[in-house]
Amino acid sequence: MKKISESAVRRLSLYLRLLRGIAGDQELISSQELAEPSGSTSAQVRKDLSLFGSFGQRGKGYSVPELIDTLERILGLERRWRVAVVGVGKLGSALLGYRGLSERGFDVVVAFDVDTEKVGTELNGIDICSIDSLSRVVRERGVEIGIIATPPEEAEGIVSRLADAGVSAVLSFAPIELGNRDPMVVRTMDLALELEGLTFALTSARNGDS
Amino acid sequence: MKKISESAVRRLSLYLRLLRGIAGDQELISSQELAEPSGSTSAQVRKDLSLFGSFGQRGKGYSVPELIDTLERILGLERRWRVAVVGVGKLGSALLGYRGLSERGFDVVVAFDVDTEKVGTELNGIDICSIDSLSRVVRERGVEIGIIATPPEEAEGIVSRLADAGVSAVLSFAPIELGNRDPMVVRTMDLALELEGLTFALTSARNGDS
DNA sequence: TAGATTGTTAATCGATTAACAATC
DNA sequence: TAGATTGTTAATCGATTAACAATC
Repeated sequence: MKKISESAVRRLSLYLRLLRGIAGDQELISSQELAEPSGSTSAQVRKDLSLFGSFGQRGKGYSVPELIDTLERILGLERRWRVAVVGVGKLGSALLGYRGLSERGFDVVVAFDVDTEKVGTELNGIDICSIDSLSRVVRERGVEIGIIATPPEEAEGIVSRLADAGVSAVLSFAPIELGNRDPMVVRTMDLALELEGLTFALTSARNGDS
Repeated sequence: MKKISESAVRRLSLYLRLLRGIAGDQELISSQELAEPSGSTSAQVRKDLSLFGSFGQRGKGYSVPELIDTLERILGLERRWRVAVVGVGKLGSALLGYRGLSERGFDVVVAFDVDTEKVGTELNGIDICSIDSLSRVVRERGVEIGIIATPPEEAEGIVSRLADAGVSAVLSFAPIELGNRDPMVVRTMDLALELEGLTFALTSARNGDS
């Protein structure tokens, strides 16, 4: 199968988010309508979808419910995914209570922390286990994706331990250097880095660049 | 000035993050050394930097402290930025206590919420003000960047009000449809969308695609 | 049939990579 | 001088856009 670019996958997710928002209100949608709110173009939308097949009806557009199903299938969202949150500080706690995860198919099935005060308790119905038991518990509960919300200095080690335990995908809020972690998929969300994208734009705008 | 791609800016931020990590340990660094941990190539590093000037010494490499200064200047990080957090729920609270912001040049100078219980109190030394006073307070305190941590349904309205109050950059944790908000710069961090990038990779890997 | 909109091919554009002269 | 590494140009690669026949 041809390689799909990361930006294409991102757009597919965006289309899906959009479609879910209008499901029920509208039966059909054109590539043009789908493109606009996601900041794309109709050609781009059709191209992105055509990487996976032909899902529209010429002259009419795409069936909203069918396209939702199709995109869910493409993105691997026909089923729910089992997630562990590592690090139950402020951010980790926020994640345990974040409805946006379960709404979109991700179940946080367990959390880990080093703090003995927290270990053994639960938060929002989710058990907090000791990091020492990570490997065993991850296997027992069939965790597939890890979310890292620890201090940066611990992140590297946690990723390795998750890998050893058979977890093959990680989303880290700690800025990790990605390196070659094949076959593990690692993605980093770095708030400050995103803000720097903004300050760059603001600064160059102010300097009169276009 | 030629247009700089978003991915190039992202890499520059990555280089900077890396350089700060090794500052003090090392005086000079080659494009090769800089490339590897950021998952880039030496040619890419040199190209990225050359978009802004010549900062290296042939045969030697780049001076670490000088390159840090240069990248900070390019990204607009010579000065600190004044940030407001809108929405002091779990995520917002976590942000108010997040050291990674001030460490990287962003000062949260005020927060906003609708909850009258919270309004008037402070968290981590940051005043929580009523959303109704947003426009005035944003001006008074010279807020330049807004971070949105409200429920999704409120996000659109908040962005408009921030724009009216003169804020020209927004980072949103609520999935906002970006549309044309010129001249405002808006960026969205969508946790579930990032996870979908992972599930896509896991799913297509499992299907035997390369 | 006339109008609309897809799916796909070809053209364009931009970003990445390779290569190498310049030079420390 | 020999070795290393930059800065930059040219070549390649891939992604986006344009265009249009197919068809609902």
